[in-house]
Amino acid sequence: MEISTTYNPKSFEDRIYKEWEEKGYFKANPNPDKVPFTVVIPPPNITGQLHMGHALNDSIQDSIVRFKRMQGYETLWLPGTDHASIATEVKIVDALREEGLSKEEIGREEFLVRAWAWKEKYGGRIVEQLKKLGSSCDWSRLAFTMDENLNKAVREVFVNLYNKGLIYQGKRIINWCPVCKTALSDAEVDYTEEQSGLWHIKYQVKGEDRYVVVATTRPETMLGDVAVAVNPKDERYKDILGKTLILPLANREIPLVEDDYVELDFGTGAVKITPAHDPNDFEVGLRHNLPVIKTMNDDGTMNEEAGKYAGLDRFECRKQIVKDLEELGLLEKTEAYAHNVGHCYRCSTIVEPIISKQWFVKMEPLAKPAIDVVKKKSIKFTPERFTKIYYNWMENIRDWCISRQLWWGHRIPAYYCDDCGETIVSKTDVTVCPKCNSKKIRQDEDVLDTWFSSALWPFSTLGYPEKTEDLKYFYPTDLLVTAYDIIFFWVARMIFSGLEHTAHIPFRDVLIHGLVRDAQGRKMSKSLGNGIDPLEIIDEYGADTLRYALLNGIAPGSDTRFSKDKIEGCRNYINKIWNASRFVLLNCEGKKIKDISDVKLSLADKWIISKLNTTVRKVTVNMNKYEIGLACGELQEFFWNDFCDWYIELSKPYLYGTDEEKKTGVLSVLIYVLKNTLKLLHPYIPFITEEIYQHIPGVNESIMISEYPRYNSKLAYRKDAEDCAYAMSIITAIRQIRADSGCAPSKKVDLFIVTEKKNLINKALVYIEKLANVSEIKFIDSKDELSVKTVSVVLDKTELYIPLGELVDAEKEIARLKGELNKVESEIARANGKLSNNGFLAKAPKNLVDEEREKLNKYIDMRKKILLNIKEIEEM
RNA sequence: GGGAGUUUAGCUCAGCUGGGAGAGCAUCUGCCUUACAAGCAGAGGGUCAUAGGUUCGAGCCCUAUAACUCCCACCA
Repeated sequence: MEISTTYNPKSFEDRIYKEWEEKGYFKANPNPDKVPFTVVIPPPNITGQLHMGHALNDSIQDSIVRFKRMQGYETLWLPGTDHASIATEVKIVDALREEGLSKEEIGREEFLVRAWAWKEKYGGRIVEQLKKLGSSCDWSRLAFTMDENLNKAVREVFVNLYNKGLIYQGKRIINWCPVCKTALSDAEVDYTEEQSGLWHIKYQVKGEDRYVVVATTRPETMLGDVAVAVNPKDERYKDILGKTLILPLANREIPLVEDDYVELDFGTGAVKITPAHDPNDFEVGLRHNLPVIKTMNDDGTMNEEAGKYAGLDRFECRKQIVKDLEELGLLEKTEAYAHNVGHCYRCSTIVEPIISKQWFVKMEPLAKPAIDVVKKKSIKFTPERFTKIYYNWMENIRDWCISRQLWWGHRIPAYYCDDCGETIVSKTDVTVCPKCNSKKIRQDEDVLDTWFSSALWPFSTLGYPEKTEDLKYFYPTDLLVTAYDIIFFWVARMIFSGLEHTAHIPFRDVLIHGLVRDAQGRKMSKSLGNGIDPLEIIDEYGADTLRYALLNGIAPGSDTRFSKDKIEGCRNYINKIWNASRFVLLNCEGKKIKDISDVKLSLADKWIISKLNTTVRKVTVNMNKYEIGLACGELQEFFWNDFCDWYIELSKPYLYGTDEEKKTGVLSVLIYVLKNTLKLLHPYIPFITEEIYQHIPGVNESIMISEYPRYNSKLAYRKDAEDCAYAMSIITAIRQIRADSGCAPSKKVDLFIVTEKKNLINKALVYIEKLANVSEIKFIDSKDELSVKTVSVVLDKTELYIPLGELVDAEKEIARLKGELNKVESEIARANGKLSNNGFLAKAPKNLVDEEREKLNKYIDMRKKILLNIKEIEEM
């Protein structure tokens, strides 16, 4: 037996992964004889490195995928990466800056060459890291959002939506990142509360010595003001309605308008209207037919409309304007004010609401069916509460800004004719204007939001828009696993995209998991420096330990804490698995092993087989509910408590005995239980289970394609399992009494038993002797037969007496027995309380009432015996 | 402003359709018992956030309250 004496994951993890891959176990193909089970991976960014979030997400997926594969599904876990338009572009721009270059300097073509080179260099990194983790993806299908066929899907979808009028171009207020220099969607803006000023500025009424005071948090936008608005119901401004105000600094005349949008009781009740730089003001401007004056450049500096402030950065401009107003006596006051400020989700720069011509997806018609499929439960979220979050978002959705002023990504397939001004949106490249035949055609400079292509992922990766065999067989997919933070970015958009473009839901189940937090519950982040690198954990403890630490105890939708303590606990457990397996394998070396159906099973054999059988059922049920944490818990309890702490110990008397038949029997059961338990464990800790499985005599297949255990009602052995548990309770009682009495564990003791369960105990004599370190067991009819001092314990239908000689301390023993008596008394009181409650007798189910009566009798009987034992000692 | 979640042992969390409060870690006491000291055996420790209600019976269901966390909206 060449199984190593210590658990050393490094010695086998890489080797085993390579074997799986070489043998093609990860590959899936349309197979009419099997039911498909499909999962598409949430594609990690090509710029990314595996972090704990990925590790959790992929461990969950892999455990489910392996479970399903073993259950006989044609299981496809489809991997891939995302081009991550903005994130990647930021990195490449950074790299260029290091060389002293800008993207404008090298131009679009050269930039894209560099971007692809970047993708080639780093895009594979995360794939290798996923492999390290043990992910059983079908790598032959590795996809990338900018692969040729995925590009085709993007173009197909864009054109179809455009032709249906669901994509349009419009001048609207969008979120602008002055650093990334691109528009962002609403979802790409993070709001944080910040302290800022609320500046009260005096706008003079033309020709009068009166002022209207407006309050603003962004004084730098005032140069774009085109009006001041007040609420129509506001009495304060009635007498100046229709008059003109003088915009300070610009000395421009602007009207005073009435609009319901203005709140009466906020600030001064007068709002400056800046349609080019505020979404609400933009709406007001439309209603009152006001001009739009844009005062800012794309980089956040002021433009020529800002007059003398032109060229200043927006925040520099703010300071300057405040200073100038102050000097002019036009700043009434400055209040401290906390409000939410939007930041770019990639670079954290404060975003600027700005008017801009962009492409939008019209959301309302798409959202409706996407809501319906969830209402109809065609798509189910786990946990269910996320449906509400989904509805809330979908029902209040605004049009989706999809154009980005970036170069890395899918270029918008819109073309403009410089001669006749025609806009052509086409699935194929356009070189000639279909309207005027001009060749002065240029393609839209912008690219699409990364999430536009991610939204197509479940079907673009399977061949859409072609009607491929893969698409027919594997689509709709079955499960999507993702963290709750990208429900809006991704999950919601895949749902309406799937429905719109394939007329099918993209997946049936959405399993939402939480975030991995540090030991104190903080989010892991670069800025806090509290992140734990999964690759370091793999290096130190192995991938199985990392996976198990992430999976054990998780609950759908809930965040999980990760710490070194937890890791070590898991490592200990896996080490336990290693050693228990080693014990079994070493003992069966060169020995005969039979099928358990050909073995005469002992009491303990039936007990553990029954326990295993129940565990199979519980684990399967939990996995079907995606309760991975509970499944792991059930299994751990079974393996460690039942199998290691009890069964292996119970097996030793036979294993070390001379009866060959019994030895064969117990070895056969050990192997049977180990083999099946390894299969149950394999989805979570694939490497160690494979390594051990390969050492089991008679095994010549990989565990990952072996058949998953099934619950078998014939293996319930209810009566025997109960009997064994009874014998175990005797062992526990003896151990307790020994420990309490200070009896050295190595000291063998005699045991006298008064019992109504003699037959049962007779079957368990060897167990009791071995596990409780008893030298001789003597049945007696009554404790009156005893002539030596003993310690005693009363169980249901059995009394145990152990002669401990000088170790028996009368006083201590009485105290202990009284403790026991107390427990029994309180049980009696509880049962009596229930049984004397007429409501309980009348309304509780009959079996419960009967049970309660039985218990009462049992405890009364025990009380009697304990009292006798106490009396006896007191009389001695 | 709207919504969701959490509150159970010192810590992290289980507790299924209501029917005698659980695990892991930590702590304490014994053990190097020929798979494992990364281990074994035993023990202590909880007014299940608070207040009401429903029920024969509530950690679980209902109502209200409090604290913490998160999401959405974004009144300048």
